[in-house]
Amino acid sequence: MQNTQNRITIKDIAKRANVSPRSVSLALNNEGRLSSATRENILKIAKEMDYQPNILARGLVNQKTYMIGVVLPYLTNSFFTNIISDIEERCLADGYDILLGNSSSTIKSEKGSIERMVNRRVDGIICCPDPRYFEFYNKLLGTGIPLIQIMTHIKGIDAKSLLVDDEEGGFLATNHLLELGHEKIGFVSFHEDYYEEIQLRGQGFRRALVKNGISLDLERFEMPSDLTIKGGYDAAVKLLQKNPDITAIFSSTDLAALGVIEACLDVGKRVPEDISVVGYDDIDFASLQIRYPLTTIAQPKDQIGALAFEMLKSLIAGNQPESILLKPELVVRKTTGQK
Amino acid sequence: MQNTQNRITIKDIAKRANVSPRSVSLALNNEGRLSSATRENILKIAKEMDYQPNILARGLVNQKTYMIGVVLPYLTNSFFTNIISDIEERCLADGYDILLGNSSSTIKSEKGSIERMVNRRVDGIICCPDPRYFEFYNKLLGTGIPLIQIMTHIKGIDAKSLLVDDEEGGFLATNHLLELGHEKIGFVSFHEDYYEEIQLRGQGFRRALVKNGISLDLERFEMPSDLTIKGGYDAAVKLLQKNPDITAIFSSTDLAALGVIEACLDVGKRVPEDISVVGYDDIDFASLQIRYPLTTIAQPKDQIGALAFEMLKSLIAGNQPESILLKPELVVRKTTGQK
DNA sequence: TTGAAAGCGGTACCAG
DNA sequence: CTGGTACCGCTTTCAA
Repeated sequence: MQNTQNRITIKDIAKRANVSPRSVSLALNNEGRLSSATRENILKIAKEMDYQPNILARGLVNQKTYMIGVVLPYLTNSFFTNIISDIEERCLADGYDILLGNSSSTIKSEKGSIERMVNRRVDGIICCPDPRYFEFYNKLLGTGIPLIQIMTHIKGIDAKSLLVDDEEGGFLATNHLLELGHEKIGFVSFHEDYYEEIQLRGQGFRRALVKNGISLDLERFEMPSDLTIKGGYDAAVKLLQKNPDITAIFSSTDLAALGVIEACLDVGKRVPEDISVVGYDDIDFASLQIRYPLTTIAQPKDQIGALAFEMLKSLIAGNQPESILLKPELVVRKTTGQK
Repeated sequence: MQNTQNRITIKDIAKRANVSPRSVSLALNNEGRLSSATRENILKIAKEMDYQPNILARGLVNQKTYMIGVVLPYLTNSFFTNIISDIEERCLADGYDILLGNSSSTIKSEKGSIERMVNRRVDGIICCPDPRYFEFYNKLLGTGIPLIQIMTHIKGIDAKSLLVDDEEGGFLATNHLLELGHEKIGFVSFHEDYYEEIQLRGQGFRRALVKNGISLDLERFEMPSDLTIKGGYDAAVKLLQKNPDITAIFSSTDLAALGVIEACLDVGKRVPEDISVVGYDDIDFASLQIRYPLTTIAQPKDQIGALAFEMLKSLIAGNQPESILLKPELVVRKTTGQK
């Protein structure tokens, strides 16, 4: 490693090896036709001088940066960091690096993050777009930058997506409860409607009910919430007030499910003996709960990162990867039981 | 936003504005002496053409990339992602971006991550170095790259550090237990000795005992573990077997504390009525535990990210920031109680 | 097989 | 106050 201010360049090597910079470049990249003698000599000298290529300069001429932008919300949410971690692993194997963007930062928005990445000439972007930014993304895609949307997607936009079947997840969760004999099932939904994915969880819930011939007054059994812990708590309290005969609650997120359980316990119900609770996402602490490891719908998080990167790589290479819809899975732990 | 393959450069603007590229550069960077007429004209045209600067090219000539490398272990650990998130926020405000590196990736090591960042010419690095890599970091620092070590540090190396006083943390935790009347206190330590920080937690533990005139047979009350949940569980089981009269356990990490609590519950002890448990770190799910929100030592995580970035920025600017030692704090929740 | 030179998109120096 | 031009470090086209 040479001094930061005074780095070895291919010119230095060229001088030492008595060849042109071009030959050095060829040797280093193992390209072109060079006599193996000169090639080996160059390589030896490069090694001796501890040459480190300047990726910037290379990127400038190649119009490639070997960086990809990853813009996900809630960087502090273990679910997304799991994904980033997986993307990173795949990246490294291919010589890519990750430029990080947090779409829920307080300073700059998702749009700001993406614009910065574009200015940095990242080779592609993996993001979890806010469905309300249709115009922005539409324009962005017009520039031709490879982009994969994961977990959420914007309808009608020209970008491939990697999604998980949330309708199926909602169905699985509800079906599990029905199989345990529950019929009066509360549902904690999201109070906004722009995230189609979250809405789909509710559709799955309803489909399971219909399929099993259960008819619930959804006005009473569905409770909107902001899906935070506190939101889940409040929603559960209201549900239980309205319907004291509820024996199970399906929450649209694990976070809210935590609040649901607390609320149940606080009003003197035992979980799962008196009331069963199912979450959604399978974030870390769902399984790490000490006495209440959460039954939940698991996102296939081990696949998401790797697949997203593969799709992006394929896009970058000029191919047209297909959109993918992954299947979620029911993970039965300790918060659900026979009615 | 123009097409990816066909971007607007300052030359294009120069042509349209009938000025030299240099003037465009000056106008765009709000520098130098330009007649405000030309400046405004240039700016107007740039806006019309939706000019986006090529940060790569700028970096090449300025020898600055406005990127910093952040290399932390356990990207999936909420504690570190909190820090990254904070660093990112500060970065954005200053026009920096983050190049991500995970030192516990399975493919490339901490060293590999750092080398990549150096090749990318990041302006500086924030990392949590593995103390066993003295040689590597020593050499790295010889190149003059600005580097701040956080949370852990390598002794005798020429790099400023941002640490938290782990000895004090260990003391606080133990003192809390002593004040509650506990005297037979188990301690779950780390089974390796290269992390000085973790060792210091033990020193704080011992200092608190000494200060309060308690003498424990440390051979019996200290139990090494790998500090995972399972490790904590096993350690607690052994501690309780050896010392059935234990009424409190201090665990070197929250993760292990989770295992400790599970073990206690499994052998029929109530927490905190029969046995008090203190963790260390205050990771997310310490507070998110449903019936056992963990009493723990909180790292001042809100400060770490921002301070680390400030230190690095100062280093990059050529100053010599002082190393900082932050104070941890005791957070009393529900897993500790009067003896 | 190899060298010279141009150029990627900016910035900075030096004239004018 | 402004324009020409060299240059950052690398790749690539074109000749030799």
